[in-house]
Amino acid sequence: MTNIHDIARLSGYSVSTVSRVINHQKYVADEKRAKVEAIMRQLDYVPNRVARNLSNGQTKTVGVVMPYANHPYFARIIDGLVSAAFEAGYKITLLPTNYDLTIERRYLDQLRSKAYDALIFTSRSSSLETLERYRKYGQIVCCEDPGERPLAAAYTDREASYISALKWAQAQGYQKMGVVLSRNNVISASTRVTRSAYQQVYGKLTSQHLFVGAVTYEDGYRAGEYFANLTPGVDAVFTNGDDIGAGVQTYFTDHQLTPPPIIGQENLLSSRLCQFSTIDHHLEALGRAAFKLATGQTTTHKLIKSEFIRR
Amino acid sequence: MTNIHDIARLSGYSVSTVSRVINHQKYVADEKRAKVEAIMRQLDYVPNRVARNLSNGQTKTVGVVMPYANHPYFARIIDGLVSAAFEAGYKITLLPTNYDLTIERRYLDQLRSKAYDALIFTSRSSSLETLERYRKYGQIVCCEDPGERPLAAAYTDREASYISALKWAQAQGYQKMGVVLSRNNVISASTRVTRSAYQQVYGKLTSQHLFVGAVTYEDGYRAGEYFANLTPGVDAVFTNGDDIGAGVQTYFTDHQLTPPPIIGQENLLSSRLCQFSTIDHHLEALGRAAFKLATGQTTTHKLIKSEFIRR
DNA sequence: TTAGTGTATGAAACCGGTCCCAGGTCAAGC
DNA sequence: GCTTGACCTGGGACCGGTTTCATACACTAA
Repeated sequence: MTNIHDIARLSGYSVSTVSRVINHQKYVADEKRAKVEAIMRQLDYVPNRVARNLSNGQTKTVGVVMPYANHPYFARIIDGLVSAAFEAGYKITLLPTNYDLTIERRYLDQLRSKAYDALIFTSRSSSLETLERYRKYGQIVCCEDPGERPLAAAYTDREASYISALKWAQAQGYQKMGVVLSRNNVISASTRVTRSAYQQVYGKLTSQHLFVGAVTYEDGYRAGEYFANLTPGVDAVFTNGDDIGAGVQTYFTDHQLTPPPIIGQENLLSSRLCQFSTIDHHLEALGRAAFKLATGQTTTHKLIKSEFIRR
Repeated sequence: MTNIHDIARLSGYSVSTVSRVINHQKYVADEKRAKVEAIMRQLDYVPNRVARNLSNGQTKTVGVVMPYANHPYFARIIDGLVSAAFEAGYKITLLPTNYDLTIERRYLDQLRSKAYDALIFTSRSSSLETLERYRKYGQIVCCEDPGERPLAAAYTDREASYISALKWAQAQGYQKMGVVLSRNNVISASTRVTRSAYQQVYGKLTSQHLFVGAVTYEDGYRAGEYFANLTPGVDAVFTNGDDIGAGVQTYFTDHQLTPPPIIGQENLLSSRLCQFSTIDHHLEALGRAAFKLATGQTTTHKLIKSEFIRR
């Protein structure tokens, strides 16, 4: 592999001069610049990215921590992230965790080892305290409201949108609202917020009205089965995602039952095809905002407005 | 930032010894090993990834070139890619191109500059010859049949599955098959193969029966409008994706027309909800295979069987 | 006793860049 | 004539690791 020293030797100039040519800096005589450029072309030379990164102390790379990539929720965030990163000349590296704390920790240590300039947690299992502790090794952005904690964050106003959706349903006359969640976990922002919003509109969420463990359409189908066989039943279902809502609805129609009105999330194709209401969290915008926070130095919060779409 | 020299100085041993401890190599006395480890812990030291990458001459990173991330086709491939990379201790960097040749070339030059160990083209605008030319800078994998060209490749047997789907439709009595494509482009493998399969089953594909430029559900809806207003019309539609097929179907039902049978691709939720046939290309498997080829040195081909799902 | 082998260690070259600093030329301004 | 500042150039430290090689010691087999 040819390196900058080869170019220097062959051109007869110093490494410094070659470096100046590479970086289009001032103070290089025109004829030397031309000669160096000619030799670089001739030898098919390209400066080594890794060496530059080492010298510059940055990688122009942002790591994105997520449980898995094949879920529309994360896919949409990633989409926004990748676009914003591209425009800024940064690269996005995908870091799957499958909600494993040990793996999350590994990524935090990679931040420590300067493998990334920043880390974005689209979801997390670690505590916010842990993230803060690693803050000194690089920027860290989370995708939820960190409250008083001093972490950069991009998040949606879930609670407001949940409340308005639930209030709307209540006003329509639906008094027995079932709820579908992915994880029943204190650390999951979505779970916390759903519970809180439900509490404020419908009162305490009983375990009867709750189905936990839904991530996919199939899970939603099982949730549909659960609610269809529940007595007393529910008259509407609030789900943690459109695909899951579609599963709920399909269970009912598959069994010649009238499906309850469903409220989904993310405004995916499935809620359009199944014609139920949904909450669009504008996740691309969330991703873009998260990236901007990752490359800025500040500890700022960025709130993305969610939108309740009635159908 | 504390580095390996600090550890060496503070422990009283040499950099080599510290390096041996870091890398769990033999030939370090137990007490020295213990002392070095203690000091590393005490100083909160982690070796710098970039420096190691420079020294080792590899990054354990694979770049994935794709037009955009927010499309189910690429999302599914990426999913397989990320899983396989994770298991192998590699990282995946997403490289969006929006089909721009200049941007593709930029990524190829980044391969040249050792930013990645390998590059996977899930789709491409550059010619295969161009990819081959860059082959000497690192492994390059494409996701289509490269024919006689000596490139590593993971791809699905599109043609066989298209033919069997079309023959099935023909046997069902559908003689006027409409086709929806994304790009009418020689370089697009999917376009070439669709045309070829159509030719073999239905004969020449006339421009009447073809709608080009569909990527999203909305595009599919417009394709539906096109076919609904076509005289003489079509009696079935072969689409380049389930979401697009769902768009076609929805246009018909929205306008109180009986939708033609539709053949989709990818086996997404939309084809299940709309109950039409589809071809599952097992894209996760494709992604996994592509990753394995990227880290292997060989120029091999891996064929993933596509599956026609009748509904 | 001696040659041979396994273990342990550090000096220094190397990976491939960036950049600070010292030193030199030359023309303009006083 | 002298100072000043803009322009140009190269040496070498530095980023933070890995690895080769020379050396030394302990122990065993001939």
